[in-house]
Order: sequence, then C-alpha cells, then structure tokens
Amino acid sequence: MGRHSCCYKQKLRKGLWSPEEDEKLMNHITKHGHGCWSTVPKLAGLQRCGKSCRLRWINYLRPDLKRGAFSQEEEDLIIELHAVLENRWSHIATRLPGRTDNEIKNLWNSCIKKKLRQQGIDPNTHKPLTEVDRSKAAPTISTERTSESSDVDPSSGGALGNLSHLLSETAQSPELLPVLGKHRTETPSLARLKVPPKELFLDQLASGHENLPSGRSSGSIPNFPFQHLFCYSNEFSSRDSGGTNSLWFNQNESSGSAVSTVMPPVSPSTLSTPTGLNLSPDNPHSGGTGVHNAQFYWDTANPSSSSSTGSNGSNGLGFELQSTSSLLENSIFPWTDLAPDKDSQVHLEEELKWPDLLHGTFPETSAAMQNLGQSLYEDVVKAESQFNMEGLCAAWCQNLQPQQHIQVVTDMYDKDLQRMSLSFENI
DNA sequence: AACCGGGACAACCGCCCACCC
DNA sequence: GGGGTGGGCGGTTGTCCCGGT
Repeated sequence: MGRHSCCYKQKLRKGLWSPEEDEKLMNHITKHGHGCWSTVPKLAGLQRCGKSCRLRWINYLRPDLKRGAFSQEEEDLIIELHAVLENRWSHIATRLPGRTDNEIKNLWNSCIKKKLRQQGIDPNTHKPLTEVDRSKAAPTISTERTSESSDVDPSSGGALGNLSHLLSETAQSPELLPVLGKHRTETPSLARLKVPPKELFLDQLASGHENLPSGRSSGSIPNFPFQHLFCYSNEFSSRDSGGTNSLWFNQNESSGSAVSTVMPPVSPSTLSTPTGLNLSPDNPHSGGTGVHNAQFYWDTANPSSSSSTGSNGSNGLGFELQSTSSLLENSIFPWTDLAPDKDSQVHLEEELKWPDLLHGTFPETSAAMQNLGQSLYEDVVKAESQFNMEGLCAAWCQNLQPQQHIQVVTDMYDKDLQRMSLSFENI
C-alpha cells in the first residue's frame, strides 16, 4: 500500500518535462480531459506515470494558473491562513485563486518562513520566538536559545507583536483602551483563552444541536467556545468608523437584545459551499447595495474542488453539490450574537433572513478576503486536530490593524460556523 | 573566469484515504 | 469485510539561476 502500481513500471521518464511532453499533455487534456490519470500517459503518448502527468497539469499547465510573483496581499493572506490552517497547503490554495498548493508551499518554505523569523515570529506556531523558546525550555529544562530568538524584540518586527504585548502596551496607552474596551479586563490575554479541542467543540455543537438556531427550534448556544472571539469582534465593530458598512454585530448597540438569525429548513442541495462571491463591478453587491444578486459559484477549475474527487460532486458529507446555487436564497446566518456569559440565554426570537441581514451591510473587502471565507468545515468534520486558537492570536502579529484581523478571522469563522451548523442540521 | 552559497522553482516520494470489486 | 487501486496531499529533494567573492 502506498506505492502506486504505475510507479513500478519501468522505462518511465523522470525529471523535468520537455516542451514536447508539455504539448502532448496539454493537447490531450484540452481535447479529452484527464479522466483517469493512470491512462493519460498512454493515451497522450507520454513515457510518464499518471501521477507525474497530474502534477504537471495541476502545477504548471493548467490554464487558470496565475503566473508571476506573489503580491504582498497574497503573502499576507497566506500567513493568516497558515495561522489557522497550518500546513494544509491545498486548503490554503483554494483561497488563492490561480495559485497551487505547491507554489504556496514553496513560497512559505523559501521566503515567508524567513521573513517571519526576521520579524521574531515562529513560523510554525505564529507566536513570538521568545514565547516559543520559553515553552520549549520549560519541559526540557533546556536553557538554550536560538540565535534567531535571542535578539528578538517583541515590539519590533513590523508587526503589532503578540496580543499580550499589545495588551501590555494598552495598559500604558490609554488611547488604545477604548478599542479593547471591557473585554480587556474580562480577558486579560487572548493567549490565555482556553479554547477546547475541536472534538470537544463538535461535541458541544452536537449536544446542543436541538438548540441550534434553526427554522424549527430556537434556543441558546450552549457554552459556545468561540464566544470570546465574538466578544472581541463585537467590541471592535463598535469602534469601527465604518460601522455602518460592517457585518459585525454589536451587543451594546443592540441594547442587549440579541440580534439573532435563524436557519430555515435547508435542503441538502443548499449545502453547497461556495468558493467565492461574484463581486464583479456590475454586481450590485460590490457596490455595497446588497447581496441579493450575488452569485455563488463553484471553482470547477480548482483541482481540490469537488470536480476532481471523482465522487460526482460529493462534498464528503454525501450531499450533492450544485454548480451554481444561491446560498443566500436559502441559508441564513446561524449565530450572530453569542453571549459571553454561558448562563445568559440567547433567545432567538427575531428571525432575520440572511439577505435582509446583509442588505447594505456587507463589508467591502478585497476579492482575496472574500475567498478567505471559504469553508473550514472539512477540517472540523474530520476533527483531525485541535482547534488552533494560536492561529487567531497570530493574526495579531501582522501589520494590519486589530480590527482588520478580527474582521478577517471572524469572517472566516462566521461563515464556517454557518456551514458547520448547516451540516449538522442535515446529519 | 571559477567557485560557492542561497533562492526559487519543479518534481518526486511516501503516505493516507476513498472508492471499487 | 478486506484487499487493490487511484487520487490527493505534504514533505523532501533535485535542478537551475544568480549574485557575491
């Protein structure tokens, strides 16, 4: 197991591809599609294994590839995504249209890693190197420090530094206090937030399933682990000068009455996970006038998308995917306001449809940021690893303003939570 | 000019997982 | 249910290029 049968075959060429081979492969796939990759080399007249053909196509020949250097925005996006998704390059690649996982991986290993280290950030944990060293040293009694970390200034590196640093700065900078607001005192350091493992989160989600906001029931969100995150986003949104154009929900501004949304019964077909919003200039959505006409679409060219799973569009949950579906027509944002106190019940009395909710309030962000909202639900369903709160902290370590980070990260989770809840709704 | 080291990129390897028989 | 197979993914290695010495 593990080794492909084609790999045993002899007389197969290896190494760099010649232009002639590229042409053969390109011609074959453009005419016939790739079909079963193991048959491609034979049909295309190539002395390569199918796996090699597939890689060549995905990483180099695919027509929708964006060639050229990565922009700063793309690099920033990769860093933020890596903080959340870790080394799931293919997942990261889905958020960067035209970029391959291999390309991103290479960029990370050759360039970004180094940059982060120069900024005093550990590329693996996204924590400041000083903290990483400390945590490493503690259990091993080792007092060794790397040369990279020894000269790290937590306040340097072109970043805000870690959140604890920000908070310590805040203590000395009264002007920052309004930004962090009361949550600073409630939660002295985001790094201390104990976020339960993903498995526990799933358990909580499952156990509270009957209480999940839906068209059929209403109730509280039991002990929801992301509540702290929402606290921050809520508070930040109130300070956002562009708040009128913000999606964030402010507990204060809602006068204590939770703005809640519920999900209507969702058919399996509506579980399609869009890979992006059509934000073309002629789309009313892009003008901030609403999302009623926004089009969700499947990136069928994406090798990681359902088109290449060979399972007829199955999304892994057994649901049929639609090539075009208007998620907004049917699905509703799940939880928009979560009380920080688990004892305080959030009564879901007010039913707001997602398009209504979004009408005129969707934040204007770059296309890349829109793509950022694609689902993490695969990760959650797999429950492969613990939820990485550190990744959220890492978002603070970049050059963006805290509001932007929170908005970006919570945007991801808002949408992912929506899809997770939809998934559970149908289990 | 030759050598060397690092960066960027391409490709391979080994493993996992889903699917099929 | 179990083994075989193909697709996919992440890690690693190989190769080329370029700038510095």
